[in-house]
Amino acid sequence: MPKTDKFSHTPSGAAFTELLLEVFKLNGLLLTEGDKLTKPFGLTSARWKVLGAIAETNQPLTVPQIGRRMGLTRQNVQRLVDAMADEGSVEYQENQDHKRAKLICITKKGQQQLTAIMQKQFPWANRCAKGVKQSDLKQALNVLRTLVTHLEEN
Amino acid sequence: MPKTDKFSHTPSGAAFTELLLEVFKLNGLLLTEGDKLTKPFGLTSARWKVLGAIAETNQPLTVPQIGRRMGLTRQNVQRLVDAMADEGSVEYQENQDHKRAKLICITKKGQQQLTAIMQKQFPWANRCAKGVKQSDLKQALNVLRTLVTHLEEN
DNA sequence: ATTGAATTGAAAATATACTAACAAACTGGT
DNA sequence: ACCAGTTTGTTAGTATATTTTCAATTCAAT
Repeated sequence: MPKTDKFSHTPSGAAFTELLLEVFKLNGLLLTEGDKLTKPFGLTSARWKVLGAIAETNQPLTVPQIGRRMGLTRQNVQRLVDAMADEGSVEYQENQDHKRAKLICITKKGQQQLTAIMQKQFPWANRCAKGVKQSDLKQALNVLRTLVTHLEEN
Repeated sequence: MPKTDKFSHTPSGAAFTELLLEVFKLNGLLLTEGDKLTKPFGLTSARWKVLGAIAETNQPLTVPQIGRRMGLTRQNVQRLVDAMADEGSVEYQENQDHKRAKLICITKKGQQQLTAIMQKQFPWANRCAKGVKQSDLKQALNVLRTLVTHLEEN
């Protein structure tokens, strides 16, 4: 049982720190790839994430709800949603439960964009995952989820 | 042996895609934590990374070298380094091997900032890593490194 | 030596994302 | 019904990061 040393890294603390640096790098690479993937359809990684969050839930969401699902601030999501509404990918819908917090829906155009992107994302994701064992990917996913949960609680 | 399906996710492709989303979330949380950690010393996550890259190598680096190590563009690193030079955390040093590409050194002030931050980062990292088995952290690290390598090659 | 390719610095435009602050709307307890 | 606390919309300011473009420098091959 490793102690929580205040003056140096425990072995786990060192591994965690190395993991951080790799998360930063991977994040940058994934955003760049996502931008390339979505650009032909007039979207970006960030806007794709908004469509994905709504589509995954299969029902309209408020701006703060989207933010919480993606781990982003509501202010940032609001900016993205406003731009996407201007471009016709999403639209606002009155919310009977809350006068201010309108619901965000995907338009037909947004659905078409999302579908087209998925057609490119499928083979890309399958290619990326190819050299790695599925069980390893799932375990890495579990580790990251645990860390996210811990950090969200703090 | 899973095929590389072009029309849907393979099980590995699906796991990879889930992993992506978690990387995005974790990246955001880590940057926020890093900002809090470094703020008392007049730094940010991004600037801390610059100091870390130079300190880790134990020798002055050029701006593009720092960028390559961190997975950032040289233009972005240049902006950070210029600001940090103004603030006295780093300084430029003539490079005999290249008239334009000056070397970036950590100043005494930068070194003090880095040391002070480490003193806070140690217990924080140890605390974050506590609930996770060291072997799991290392395996997750390996998976992420593999993915980064694949994506860097593309 | 010379030339073509790659690297670097510099500047600008754009996108992403956070914090802070304030008012409007909602929620729950009394 | 009322009040305090929370959530949401909005705006503003700042930091991070990429792409693009052009000129200066370096490198490598001939």
